[in-house]
Amino acid sequence: MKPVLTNKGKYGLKAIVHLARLEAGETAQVADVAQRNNIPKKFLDAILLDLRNAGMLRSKKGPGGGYALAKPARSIKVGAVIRALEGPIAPIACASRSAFRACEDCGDIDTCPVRSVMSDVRDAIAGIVDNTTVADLVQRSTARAPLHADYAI
Amino acid sequence: MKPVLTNKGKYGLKAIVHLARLEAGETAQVADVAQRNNIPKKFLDAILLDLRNAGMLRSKKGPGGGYALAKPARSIKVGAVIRALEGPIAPIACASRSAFRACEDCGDIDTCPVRSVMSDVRDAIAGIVDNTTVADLVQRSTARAPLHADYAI
DNA sequence: TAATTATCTACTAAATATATAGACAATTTA
DNA sequence: TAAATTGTCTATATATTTAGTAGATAATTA
Repeated sequence: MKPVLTNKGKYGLKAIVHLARLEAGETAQVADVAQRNNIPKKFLDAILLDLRNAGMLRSKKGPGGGYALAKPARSIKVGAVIRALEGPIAPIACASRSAFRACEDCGDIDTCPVRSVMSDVRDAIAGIVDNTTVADLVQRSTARAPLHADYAI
Repeated sequence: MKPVLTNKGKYGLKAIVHLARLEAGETAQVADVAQRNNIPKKFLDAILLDLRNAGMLRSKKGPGGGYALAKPARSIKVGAVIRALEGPIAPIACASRSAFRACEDCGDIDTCPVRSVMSDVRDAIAGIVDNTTVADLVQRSTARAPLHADYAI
C-alpha cells in the first residue's frame, strides 16, 4: 500500500485545524497558514481552494482578507476533508460506495474475495473518518495532558 | 486517497486464494493461475516470488512443478499478504508501527492531529486485515448463498 | 538431451504526486 | 483614483510509483 494519505490531504487537514483555532470572525492568510505549518504556499493555495469549493471554507480577497471555516468545526468531518482532497476512501474502486467501478479482470463481483475484504476495510476506515470531526482534532492537538486530566489539578 | 490496494496486491490475493483451493499436495503453475484470474503472467511471476520469499508459498521448478501454499490457509492472514506485496498498511508513515517515520514538516509528533486520526485509521484497517485469513476468503468466494444458509435445505 | 517451469535482471511506458511560475481578479486603504 | 494586498486561475515541470514487458538463466523431469 502506497500513500493513502498524500501530502495534499495531510496539508489540508493541518490547515483546516489551523483555521478552526481562530477566534470567531477572524481570518488567516494563506501565507501565514503555510509558514506556520511548513506547507509550500502555492501548493496550499490549490488545497484551500478545493476545500472552499467543497463548502468547508469561505474566503475574502484583498488586504485583511484570507480564509476561515464556513461552518462550525464540529460539523466538518475528517472524512469530508479527505474525500474533497483525495477522492473516495475505499482501498479499491470495486469497494467504493461513492465511486464504484468494477475491475476489468473480475469475473463475478458478488463472490470476489478481494472485494469482500476490501469492503470491510472501507467500512472500517469510514467508521473512523466519518466519526471524527475537525473539532475533535483541535481538541486532541491542544490537550497535552493524558486523558481524564480533569481529575488532576 | 489514491490506490491503497494496487493491482499487485489485488493479483496476489486472488492468486493465493486460487492456490488455497487446490487439493492437498497439488500445485498450480503460474501460467494457469494467471490465465484463470486474468492476471498478466510476467507480473504474476514477480508477485508469487514475493509471497514465496515471505514464506507463504513454496515452489518447485521443472515439469509438474508450480506453486502451492507453504502453510495452512487459515494461518495466512490477509494483512500478511498485503504487507508482503505493498508494504506497511498505515495511511501515512508517521502512523505506522512497522515502518514509522516522522514527517519533515511536523513540529511535535505527540500532538499532531493528523497522526492521531491516522493512527486510529491504521488500527481499524489492521483490525480487519489481521483478523481475516486466506481460508476466510476461500469460504466467502465459495459461499453463494446468504449467511446462515445452513438453516435452509 | 530436450522440454518444462520457476527465477532473475533489466528496461519501458503511463499515471500520479508534488510542486512552481506567472498572470489575473477583487478588495482595501492612502 | 492609485497602490498594495490577497485570493484565483492556468499552465508547466520534475520525481516517484505503478504496471507491465523482454529475455536470459537455473532447476527439474521424462
